[in-house]
Amino acid sequence: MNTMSGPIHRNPLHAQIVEHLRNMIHAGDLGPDEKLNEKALCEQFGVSRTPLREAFKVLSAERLIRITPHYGASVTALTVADLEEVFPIIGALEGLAGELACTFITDDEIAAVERMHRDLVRHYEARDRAQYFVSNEAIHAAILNAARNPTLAETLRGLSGRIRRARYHANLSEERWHSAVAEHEQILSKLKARDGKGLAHVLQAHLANKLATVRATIQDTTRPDQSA
Amino acid sequence: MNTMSGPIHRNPLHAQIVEHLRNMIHAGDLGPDEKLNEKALCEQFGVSRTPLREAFKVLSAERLIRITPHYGASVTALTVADLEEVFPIIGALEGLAGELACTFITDDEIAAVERMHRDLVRHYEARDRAQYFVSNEAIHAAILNAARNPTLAETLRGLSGRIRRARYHANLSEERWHSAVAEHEQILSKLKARDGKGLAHVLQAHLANKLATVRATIQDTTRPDQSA
DNA sequence: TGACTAAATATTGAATACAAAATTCATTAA
DNA sequence: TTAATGAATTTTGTATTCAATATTTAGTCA
Repeated sequence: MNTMSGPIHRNPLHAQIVEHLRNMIHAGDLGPDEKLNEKALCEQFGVSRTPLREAFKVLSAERLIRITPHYGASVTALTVADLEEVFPIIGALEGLAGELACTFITDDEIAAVERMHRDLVRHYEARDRAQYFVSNEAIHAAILNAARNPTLAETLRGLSGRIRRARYHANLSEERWHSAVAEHEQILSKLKARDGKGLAHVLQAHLANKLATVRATIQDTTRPDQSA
Repeated sequence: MNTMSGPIHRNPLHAQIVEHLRNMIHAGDLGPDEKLNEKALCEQFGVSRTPLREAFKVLSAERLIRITPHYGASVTALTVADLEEVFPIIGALEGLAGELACTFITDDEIAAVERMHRDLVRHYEARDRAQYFVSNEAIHAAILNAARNPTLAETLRGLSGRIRRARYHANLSEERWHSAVAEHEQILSKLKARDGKGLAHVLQAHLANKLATVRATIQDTTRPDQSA
């Protein structure tokens, strides 16, 4: 059977556990500062401790968990300070991606982004938040792909993964949502013009505005309830 | 004895092995694409396989080694493409650091950078390359520290760690060295003026010029010897 | 002599065992 | 009743063992 060319792909147990735990953290099944008990997780997953501990090392490198020697591992908590640190970095890197994309992007790729953009606007008009964010993600991914810099993509993926737990989508205000769509118009316009500096500037501003939204959301959800 | 406050610091074996292997890779004791034989390394380090394998997972996350399931781990090779990917990212991030530093830096910190800068120039005039690079590193670290963004510092540390193996220091041309010192004059000037945008621009150009040097160096060392 | 196959050997991935450290529980004293 | 202490139990870090996979070696055949 020579229909299979290239290496056989293997998925070692520790890598599967990484995926599984990562998903649990992102889904909120494992919460901030929650202790990860090795014995319990091994029983739950039906594996031995060795690949689980190896998975912990990988997740620790991703900053999703924190390992304290002789004490154990726990899920990291995402603070406002974390977000205020990470967003400007993402902004700078997305700006770089935008700039590089304008150098390398093909006409076909621009056409694809236009289609995604039309989807985005359609979802906005239909008030479909979930699909709006799917389109939003797709546009950013397409720009990043057009940057032709795998290290940049991977770095951004790592940083985004850290803050994915910040639940700000549901609380996007009408005003901010309207502004975001306008920003996307500018993004598309600069991209079509292959204006790298312009696109970088718009993307950075887009991220700064996103941080403002996130900041407001987290303050809303952590404000002491004074009527209790 | 209450002279010791705060938690007792522990250094687990796997973390020691990470450090050791990382140093060996940076020192060139473990070369590009070199296979890491678990048994041999365990005998060499006098440890069991478990912490060594855990250390491999950490180093893999740092991209210093690559783990192929059922085949083993090997040291990653640094290519020109890697450098061309990483340098613009470092440039963007150092630019961000410069911008943030101009927001937060204290007069004392600026004075310290000035002292470092004077050291740098002194080492340049004395043709002392090694000490020049120590001062160079110190200046960049001071700017990064003044940015007050630990995530940024850590991200830059990770990216710099990947390319540390590129040996371009020894081949710095007189012309490029002279330009670098001039760039440092500009860096100091913008920093003293707390001109964030200006500093970001100079730092990015500084990195772009550094990439050009590295690129030229690697082409020199990998060019086929046609007289052989 | 080169190609192929099977057996032997080595290496990697995961499970289990052992030792050290941390936590919990029970007892005692003030 | 509370605090301190010691014992019991649990958890974490590492070593060892087992099983699966990859590589090397040896033998056979054309």
